[in-house]
Amino acid sequence: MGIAMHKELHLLGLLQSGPRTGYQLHRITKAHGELYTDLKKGNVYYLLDRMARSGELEVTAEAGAPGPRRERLVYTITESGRQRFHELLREILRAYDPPHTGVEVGMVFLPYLDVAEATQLLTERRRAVLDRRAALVGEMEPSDHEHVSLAQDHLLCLIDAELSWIERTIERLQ
Amino acid sequence: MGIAMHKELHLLGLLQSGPRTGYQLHRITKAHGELYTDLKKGNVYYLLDRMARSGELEVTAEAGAPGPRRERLVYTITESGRQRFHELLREILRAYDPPHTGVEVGMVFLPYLDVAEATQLLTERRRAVLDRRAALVGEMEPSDHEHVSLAQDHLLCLIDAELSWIERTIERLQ
DNA sequence: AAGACTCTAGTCAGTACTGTCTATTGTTTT
DNA sequence: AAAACAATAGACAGTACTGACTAGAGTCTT
Repeated sequence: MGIAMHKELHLLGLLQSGPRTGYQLHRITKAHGELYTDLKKGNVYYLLDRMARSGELEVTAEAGAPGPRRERLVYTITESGRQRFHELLREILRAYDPPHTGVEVGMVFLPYLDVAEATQLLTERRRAVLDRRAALVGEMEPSDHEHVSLAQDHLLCLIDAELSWIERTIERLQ
Repeated sequence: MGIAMHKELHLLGLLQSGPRTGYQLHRITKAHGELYTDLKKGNVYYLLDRMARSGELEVTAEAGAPGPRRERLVYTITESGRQRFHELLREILRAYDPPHTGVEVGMVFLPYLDVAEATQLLTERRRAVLDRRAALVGEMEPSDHEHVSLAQDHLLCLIDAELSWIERTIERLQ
């Protein structure tokens, strides 16, 4: 299985509620905000093409229905695609890979900076995390479906862990 | 800046304490265990070559000093490489990108499973996390240098956050 | 001492992904 | 109504990364 199964799962999941074009999928993804900030546009087209070749999706060319557009490609999920969706869903929920954020590497080389600068940098980091947190919380409407908020809750959880780690670490540096 | 600056930082950091070959760097990386589980061997060689081309490293061919081996390539950090190291170190400590673990995507599509199976899968996930935690803690010798344990502490922090999230979520599903 | 197996030290073909570019239509400004 | 700008829709060149393979040297087995 590829390293980024969740991207495939995401696209298959969206296609379960009806055929879509690549651009529509891209917009939906962007609209989700802080969730799904990986998965760029170019990658969407790449993955759709790959899934079509492997039989999980069917492609049909649609000549500009909603106005005189140029031809667009519409993707429809197949039975084999639905099976793959379920496989991926189970696999992703079951397995755990610790995230590699890169800050661990930074911490290892912390002695190359003096304490004042290190503290300064971690304080800036704290600010960045708080900004992300605010953005995420701003998106969390209580009107949303329960499961979407469960997903956002996971992100929030990791962000809060990061935050408290930063604060503990700044203190330890003194 | 590339998406995986921390890999470059890691290699530059190791080369600060003397010239090394690609294979040596690979072994050191593996020996670090749960830290650095990204960065595979092939990628090490790729990155070294790239950094050499951009002037951060110097390459010298060494004809089998410790025995009749075939020629090995030895990489030495340059002044420009040291500057880059400091830039990367600062940038990585300062900036924050929320990790994309993929489980959020899984949570969004949780309604496609019945509650019993979802609970089962999350329980298996809990087990996987506990295993990783044990592996990491097993590596954390108190004899280690302070800053290395700071790095491991970050990972541990995220793992514990994941763990408590899983437990909360399993309860919520009832 | 022949065979099997591991460790060293990479190479490379192919996959996954990004950023930038193009071209058309729709909307807003002046 | 012309100019300027945003949104739609995707292509594609190039970068980053992986996994499988090669091949010689050392070690262990029977």
